Amino acid sequence: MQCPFDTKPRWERRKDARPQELLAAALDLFVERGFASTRLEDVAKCAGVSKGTLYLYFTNKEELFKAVVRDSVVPVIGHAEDIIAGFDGHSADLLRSVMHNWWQRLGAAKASGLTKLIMAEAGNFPDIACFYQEEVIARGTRMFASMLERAVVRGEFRPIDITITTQVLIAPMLMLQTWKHPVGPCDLNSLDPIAFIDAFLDMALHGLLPEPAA
Amino acid sequence: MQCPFDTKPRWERRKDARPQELLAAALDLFVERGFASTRLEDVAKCAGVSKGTLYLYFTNKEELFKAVVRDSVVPVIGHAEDIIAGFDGHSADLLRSVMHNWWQRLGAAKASGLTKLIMAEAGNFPDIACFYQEEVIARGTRMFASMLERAVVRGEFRPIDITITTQVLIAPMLMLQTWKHPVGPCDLNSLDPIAFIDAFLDMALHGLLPEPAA
Amino acid sequence: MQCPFDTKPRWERRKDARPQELLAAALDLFVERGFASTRLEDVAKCAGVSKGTLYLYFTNKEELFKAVVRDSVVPVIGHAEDIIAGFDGHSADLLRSVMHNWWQRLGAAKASGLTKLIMAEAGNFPDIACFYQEEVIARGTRMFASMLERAVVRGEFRPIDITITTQVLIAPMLMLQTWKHPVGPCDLNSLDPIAFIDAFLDMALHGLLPEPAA
Amino acid sequence: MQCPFDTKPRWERRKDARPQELLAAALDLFVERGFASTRLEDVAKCAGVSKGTLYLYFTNKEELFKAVVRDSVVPVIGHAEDIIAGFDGHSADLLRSVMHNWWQRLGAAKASGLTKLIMAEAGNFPDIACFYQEEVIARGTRMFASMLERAVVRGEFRPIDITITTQVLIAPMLMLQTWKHPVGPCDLNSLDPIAFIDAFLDMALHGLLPEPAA
DNA sequence: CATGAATGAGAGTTCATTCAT
DNA sequence: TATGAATGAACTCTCATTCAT
Repeated sequence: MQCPFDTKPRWERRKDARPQELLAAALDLFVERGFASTRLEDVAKCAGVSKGTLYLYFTNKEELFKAVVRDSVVPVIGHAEDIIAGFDGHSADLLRSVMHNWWQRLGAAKASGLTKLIMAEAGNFPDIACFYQEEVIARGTRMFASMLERAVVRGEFRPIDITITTQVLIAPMLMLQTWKHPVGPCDLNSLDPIAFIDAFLDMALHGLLPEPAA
Repeated sequence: MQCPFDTKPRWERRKDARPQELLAAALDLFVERGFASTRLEDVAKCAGVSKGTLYLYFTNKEELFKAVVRDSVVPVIGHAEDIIAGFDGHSADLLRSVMHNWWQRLGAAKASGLTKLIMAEAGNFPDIACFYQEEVIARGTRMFASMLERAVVRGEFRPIDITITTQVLIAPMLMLQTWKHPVGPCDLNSLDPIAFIDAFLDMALHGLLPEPAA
Repeated sequence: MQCPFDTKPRWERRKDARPQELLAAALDLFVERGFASTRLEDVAKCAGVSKGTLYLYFTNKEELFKAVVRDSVVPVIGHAEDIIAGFDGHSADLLRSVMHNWWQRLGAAKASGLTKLIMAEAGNFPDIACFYQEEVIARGTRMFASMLERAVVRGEFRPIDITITTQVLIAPMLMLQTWKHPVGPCDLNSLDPIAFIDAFLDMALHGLLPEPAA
Repeated sequence: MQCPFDTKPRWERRKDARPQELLAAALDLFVERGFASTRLEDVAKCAGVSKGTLYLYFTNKEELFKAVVRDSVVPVIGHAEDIIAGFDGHSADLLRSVMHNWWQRLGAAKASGLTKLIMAEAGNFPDIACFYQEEVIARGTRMFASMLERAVVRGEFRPIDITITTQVLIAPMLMLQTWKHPVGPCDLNSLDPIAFIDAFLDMALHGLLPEPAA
């Protein structure tokens, strides 16, 4: 989290950069404080413009949020889809690859905080919830499911239930995203994300039980 | 969320019932709307009393929230600890038992929504975050870890890293809790929690890869 | 200030003592916190009864206040009037006597704080103001003026303007009453009331200028 | 108290005039109603703006009050200090001069009501009390004491006790200030301030007793 | 395009007063 | 008489949104 609150002098005040600066500032603050608790005045200040200016680019708070999502989350899903389409090896490696990639491109980035935000505040902002459901959740789920189908078809995974296993695999990654953002000031949760992913993949692939004799 | 309380006549006093009614109403609304967005007037109305009455029983919003947690979440952890202490069989069965129990007693109940709430709003309400961290998270984590230690000591699980595996096991359960609460009105996510838990346990215990030997 | 807030057990809960206990508690709190800021619940608690009971004896806050004044201030004026009526010596001695007596009986007592209270809050509570004006101020002023008239008539004071000198003499005594009650927590004003009265009488009787030759 | 400001059209902006208008309105209402009983909404309305606008200029009620004091009382003390520093004649004349000046610049103005306010409400608002004690009372007292020291040193006053005489001289002036503000609606106290000051000075300088010699 | 002063509904909290018991 | 649970209006302070400049 960088900004609160130095009005950036920005030597070259390029008009066309405005929306991007506003989106970046909004992402920062939405992730840090949540949707309802983020004040547009702070977003503006953080982007070095006035409150009124923000309304020239985004009709209201909800539209600003949607723009942030479109800008920072949606592209990542497309990228993952590309990886899957072009992959050729064992599905276990594909799974590892997609998971680590996800983390690098999304989980580790600020945008990961949006997951937490949506889970918590969707109820109060139906518009936003619908938008996110369609643009992110549904699409991300399809992408994951297609990977599992491939694995089962090729006999590389046991013949598991695709739908539910998709959810089982996604769940910890989402938790990882939310854990990355401190839960309050007395956060004891010093978690190593990479270790978490590896431990999870290890467990998911091999199970907790000892090798059955053999 | 429908307020399950009929508006009671003004002078029908039930001092001893009040706190419970208020706690129930507060739980409903906190889970539905989050901490910041829940208006105390609504809580009061929902419990069939006036705004002022609420302050006869709880000094302020934060104390009301803490009381809700103490009333609905904390006892569940104690119960789980008891199960573990008294269990005698194979750790895989203990894990299954604790997970299903958790779901029945906490996950399936409204109180599960508090997890979501905390994740989202902890940053904005440090006092609450600390309270929850100490009373719920730390204690719940210890409980889970003790179960894994037992499993490894008895040679019933592979010698995994306790700390991180605890988190890996907890993560999907927390996600399950948050998923239970619809992400907005257009929630497509019709998830069967029991099936989810079973699928997760199956994966966690046996892994995704096919039996190696055979 | 004694009470805030031990519910007095009062072995013998005499009903007939109730009003007196309430008046005493009310005086304490009115003086300490002012009229508007004194909560009737505190008055009741301080007298060891419930909030509702207070309303059995006094119809509302204003009536309670009037009762306090009638109980603690009004009698003192009558006493001063008696002193004047029965005095026989030099008027300078009478003035000294009345002033010291006033201080002993009223200024030094808690009731002195009511002066401060009235000055400050009269504007917001016209009923109270009128009551106090009639019962206390007007009567007290007449009493003082009669003393000055006697002094001038007997040639013991210079032929000063009675009305205005009355005010000039009363003013410092009233200030002394208000100063007795600390002006906030950082009150540096460690004032010796007796010394103040003596200094004032000395100045009033002899003046600040040196003895004119002689 | 009539609000001297006509309601201005919403979009007639006068940023630079606002603070002064708000301070004037606040002074009026604080003096009329006291600190606790003054509603900020009324202050705003009286200055022709909305409630929210007030918060653009003053962070909260206490800061508004401090600003009022800084604006209306503090400068007057500085002026009195200048008079003393530059005065050359007899101390009796200096005393007369300072007193009359005080009355003209402070006593006669609305700001004189702040004295009353502080005396009454300091106990309930410690922050304000400390501020006033430091910025006004302590400084004003020092100013008066320096004047008396000068008088005694030059042999123009009897060798009186500086500290206590300072208080004796200040007391009636403070009372005069509070009397200026009617004690409720049925105020019988039609007092001529100039006559009061002159009578007080006459008494203070010459005493009440007749010339001894002659 | 850009500004930022202004708005006003709405939140948490307090307390004099009521009234069934 | 005595209680104390309940009320609801009132207060301070916040912030998304508007709009004259």
